[in-house]
Amino acid sequence: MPKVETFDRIDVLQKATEIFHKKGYNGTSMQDLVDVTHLNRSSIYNSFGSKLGIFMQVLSFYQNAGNKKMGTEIVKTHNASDTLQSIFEWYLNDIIKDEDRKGCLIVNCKSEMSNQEPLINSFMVQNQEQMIALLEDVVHNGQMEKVFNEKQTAGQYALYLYSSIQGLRMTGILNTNENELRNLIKTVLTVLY
Amino acid sequence: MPKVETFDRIDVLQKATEIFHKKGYNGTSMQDLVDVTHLNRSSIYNSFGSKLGIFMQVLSFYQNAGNKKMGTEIVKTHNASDTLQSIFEWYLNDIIKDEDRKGCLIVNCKSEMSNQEPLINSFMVQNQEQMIALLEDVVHNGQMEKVFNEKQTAGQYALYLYSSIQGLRMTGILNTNENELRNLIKTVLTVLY
DNA sequence: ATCTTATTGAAATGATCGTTTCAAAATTAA
DNA sequence: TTAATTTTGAAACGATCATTTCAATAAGAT
Repeated sequence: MPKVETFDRIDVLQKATEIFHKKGYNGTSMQDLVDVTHLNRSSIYNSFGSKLGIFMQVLSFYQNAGNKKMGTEIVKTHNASDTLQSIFEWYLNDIIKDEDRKGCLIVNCKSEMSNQEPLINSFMVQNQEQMIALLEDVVHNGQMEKVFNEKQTAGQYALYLYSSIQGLRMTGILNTNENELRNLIKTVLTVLY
Repeated sequence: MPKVETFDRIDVLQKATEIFHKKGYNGTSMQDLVDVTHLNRSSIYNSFGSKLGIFMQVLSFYQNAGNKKMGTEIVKTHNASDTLQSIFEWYLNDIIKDEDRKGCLIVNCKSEMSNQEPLINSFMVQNQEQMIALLEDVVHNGQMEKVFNEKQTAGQYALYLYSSIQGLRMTGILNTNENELRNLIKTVLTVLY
């Protein structure tokens, strides 16, 4: 059997995620990745195949990390209303704590590459479906609990919330006022009650 | 007196806008610009200074073209409710008619560069202020007409609408269903009534 | 201990990046 | 028609791009 990978894959993906998030896909060079990961060029190619290859793994890493962290917040809630609140609260916190105001890696990537790169497009379609399915589930529960209205179907509200989240992430790039953002969220959620 | 510019500046900016819109700032090369504008490399530098220079002019061109076209729709309306409807209808149409699903050049640029390039950041701040001022004015009128509620101030609703528009533009990149988008808009506007 | 196989390190690949150079061409005021 | 001035065209700039090459290194299996 051969020599085995010596580097910490999680750590490398973490560093790669940071630089891609900060500079975007086209703005990040292979040299940037070599610098921040402290991996050799050939090790990156050997382990990830290509720049697009490592970026796809970065996207999944970012998505999974977000899901996991948001999930731990969600499980603390006990009704649909609180769940939705905590989802938006998580996004708000993610915006506030990022002093670089980079926005969401996935939203940024969608606008940069979705219309150009089939692999990215597929990822984005899957991401949207997953997000909307989650939101639809929450809304549906809230409607069963009679705390959300039924003027629109859960699916329709899910698309509205998904779109609102993307808007929130874009707005958070320039607007740093926590109170304004919190009020924005409140306004968004008003529709459901 | 010297020789004067021979090329059509509007036409050049139009072509440059198309390629920047399709490929993004970092994805567009000077060679791309030479190819699509049919201008010589040195003519571009002589007239626009740099890649960032021509891009800044492209951003303004895109912004002005949008304002103008949306303006002609707005003047046809006679109350705040119709005005807001026609604004969103304009964005919907802009999404539907773009078979490349590129999204909004300004939103895309904001996510790609706002955190990296001061000139871009300034443009985006100005763009946001302009957009919000316009929306605030419309909402304020609607509130005076008693057709919009006053649960939130016009300024608060303006930020909500601005955020919703960005969300709509991001959603429109992947979602091509006109009915779903129209329903999304309807849901967004529900808040005001 | 040796064989096998994969990961490394360092250098080099050709292509493309944004920008500059400079002489030739072109235009208008005098 | 000439002088003044700027735009053009074509080539070249050094730097950087993503990717490849290949010998040296390292480690589990026999």
